[in-house]
Amino acid sequence: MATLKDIGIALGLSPATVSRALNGFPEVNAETRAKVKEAADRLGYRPNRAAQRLVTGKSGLVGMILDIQPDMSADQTFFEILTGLTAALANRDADLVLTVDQFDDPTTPYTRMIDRNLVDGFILNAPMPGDERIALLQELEIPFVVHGRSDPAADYPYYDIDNHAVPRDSVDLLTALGHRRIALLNGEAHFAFAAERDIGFQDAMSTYELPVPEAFVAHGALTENYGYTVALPMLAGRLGPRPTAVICASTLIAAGVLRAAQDMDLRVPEDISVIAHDDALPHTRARHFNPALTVTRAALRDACKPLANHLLDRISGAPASDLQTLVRAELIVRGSTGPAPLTEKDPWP
Amino acid sequence: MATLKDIGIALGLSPATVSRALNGFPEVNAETRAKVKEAADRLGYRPNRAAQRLVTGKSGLVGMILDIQPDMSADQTFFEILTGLTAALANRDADLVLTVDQFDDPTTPYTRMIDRNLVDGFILNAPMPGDERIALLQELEIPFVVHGRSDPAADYPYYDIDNHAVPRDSVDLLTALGHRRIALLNGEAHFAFAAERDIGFQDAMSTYELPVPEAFVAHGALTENYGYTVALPMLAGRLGPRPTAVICASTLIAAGVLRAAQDMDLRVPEDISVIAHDDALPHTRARHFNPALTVTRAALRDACKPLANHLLDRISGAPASDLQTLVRAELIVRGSTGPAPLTEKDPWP
DNA sequence: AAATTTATTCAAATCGATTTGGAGTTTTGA
DNA sequence: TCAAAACTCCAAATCGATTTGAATAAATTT
Repeated sequence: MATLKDIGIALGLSPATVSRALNGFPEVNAETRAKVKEAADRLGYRPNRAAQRLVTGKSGLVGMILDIQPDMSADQTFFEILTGLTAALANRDADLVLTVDQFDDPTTPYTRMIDRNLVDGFILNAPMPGDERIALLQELEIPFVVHGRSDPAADYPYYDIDNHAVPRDSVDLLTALGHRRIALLNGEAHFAFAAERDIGFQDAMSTYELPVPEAFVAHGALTENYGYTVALPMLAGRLGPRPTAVICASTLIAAGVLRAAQDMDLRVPEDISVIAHDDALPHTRARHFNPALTVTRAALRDACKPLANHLLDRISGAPASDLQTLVRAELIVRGSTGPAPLTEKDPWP
Repeated sequence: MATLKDIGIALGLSPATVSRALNGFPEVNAETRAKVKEAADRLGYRPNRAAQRLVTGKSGLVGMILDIQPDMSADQTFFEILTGLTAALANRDADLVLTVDQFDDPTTPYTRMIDRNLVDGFILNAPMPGDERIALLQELEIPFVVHGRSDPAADYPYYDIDNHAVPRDSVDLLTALGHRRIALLNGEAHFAFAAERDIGFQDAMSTYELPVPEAFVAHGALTENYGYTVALPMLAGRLGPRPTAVICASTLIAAGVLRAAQDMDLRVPEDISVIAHDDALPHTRARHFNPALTVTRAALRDACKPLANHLLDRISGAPASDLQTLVRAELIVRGSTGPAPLTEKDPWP
């Protein structure tokens, strides 16, 4: 494997000049630079990462630690993120080191990887309010970026969608259609995104002075099964008067709700409106549901580039405040939402 | 961060001695070694990976490139492997760099990662006969280990199960129970493991002088849906006389077959026997099927340690012939297999 | 007691890229 | 025309661990 010195010898130049030529420093003659590049190409030069790392103190590696849940509900999303992330990192010549969390304490794998001293920073996902991992990394002053936020007032780099607006936009649409009894099938309560959507939902409903009975807010994994099992008693009216609209945290949950509605002989959207948040995963297309699903849409894939870039910029010293991306999910109205049923047998409240 | 020199200064020793003391070389005084270890501990010494790598020429990183298929059938197995693999690598102080293949040519991501010059070797999975990736790595003399074999006569490090024996053991059991019309719902035909099982199945059947009509061997993804859709016409007798036993390439496929049998009002095992190969994934327990599933069992998790160790040994220079593990799946007879039905309305052939 | 081992330790070279502090040349400006 | 500025380029130091070749001290042998 050719080194900088080899190129220097071949061209009668010092390694310093060769290094500068290849790294685009201004103080090298254009002609020389061209010769150096040609020679590097010809000799098949590849910088030695270890040498670079030794002198720069950076490894070009970022870590990600997976907390694999038995229900494997996150698989689809995981692959989606992984694909985009590795591509975005490769664009900036960085790579991803992956480990699986097999400990009880969520911070253990982080301290272990930090001790092993091989990554420049971390990508965290699925933050929870008061997330211990974030506290740890902040204390150790190790660069990281979060997919999501542990708290709306996050002071670290992140990419997140406006989870407060997600249910609000849905409620706005539904109330405009005359709905007053609206249920929320949210994600698991310990995740920050779900907590934020709970708040957004409550806020929106109180804006319209609509009550939210306890039975109308559920938490669970983002699975079809959860949607089905929770919707069934709800739509059967076993939890009080049945909702005329259901807001789902994912399209899979909505699929479960649609199945439950079908089993109950309820028509969508005539009897019940369904709206979901859509991560735009490649193999669950809300548009192809029957009826086509009304959604708040924010493609998961969009998160990848900002996550990679924010982290790498942070590692290069950019201030956290410049590395915070908040996007608004797009409301897309399709066939699964319609006017509230006219025959209101159960006045509300 | 403390360095070897720091420890040397603190103890009045040279960095060379400190290095030897910590790395267990024999030529250092036991007393000195103890002092060095104590000091290293006290100063929180962590070897600088880049420096180690620069001088040893090894990175301590191994690469894995995922070819993510849209059907996402491999998810469960992927997480299982990932979990065990990262643990086994961590045991030997190595780490995993993961990338997703986003190219048409399967070798492209390998050449790219090789050019980026950061891993010591690769872990390959899902080999195909005449696998291009294997040819590339062999040509470049880059260490690798394969989960599976592209060919029974593989001359590289691997961990595999005896895929020839898998259907043979099943056929042995079924013929002993009197079955003569046996179908095979195999994996996708382009994978080496499926090809090998095809051969094992044909060989076993011809041992018993039993014919194998074309319609009795199917290939597809290891999904419940595939099992169901293929079994349905088979069990309906639409593809000729229906089989009395079905061998499935995975427990998920078997789940589909069981559902198809139920839909056709066929009892298992009275009307039809079902046997599957079982990867022993944590959340699909063959034992808890109804009826409990007869399987050839080889826990996927068992592959992880040998894979990691074979690769790391190969990187350290061990010969490939010492790094080949072949295991035999264990036949576990449960309730889904029984004597062939007595009333043979359709003599065979 | 002198010669030879053996046991410990050290100084210095090494890996390969980056970067600092100059040193020649050439160009520009007065 | 001469000094200052601008260009180019180089030598050498640096990052931190490993490893080679010696050197010193202690133990053993003759």
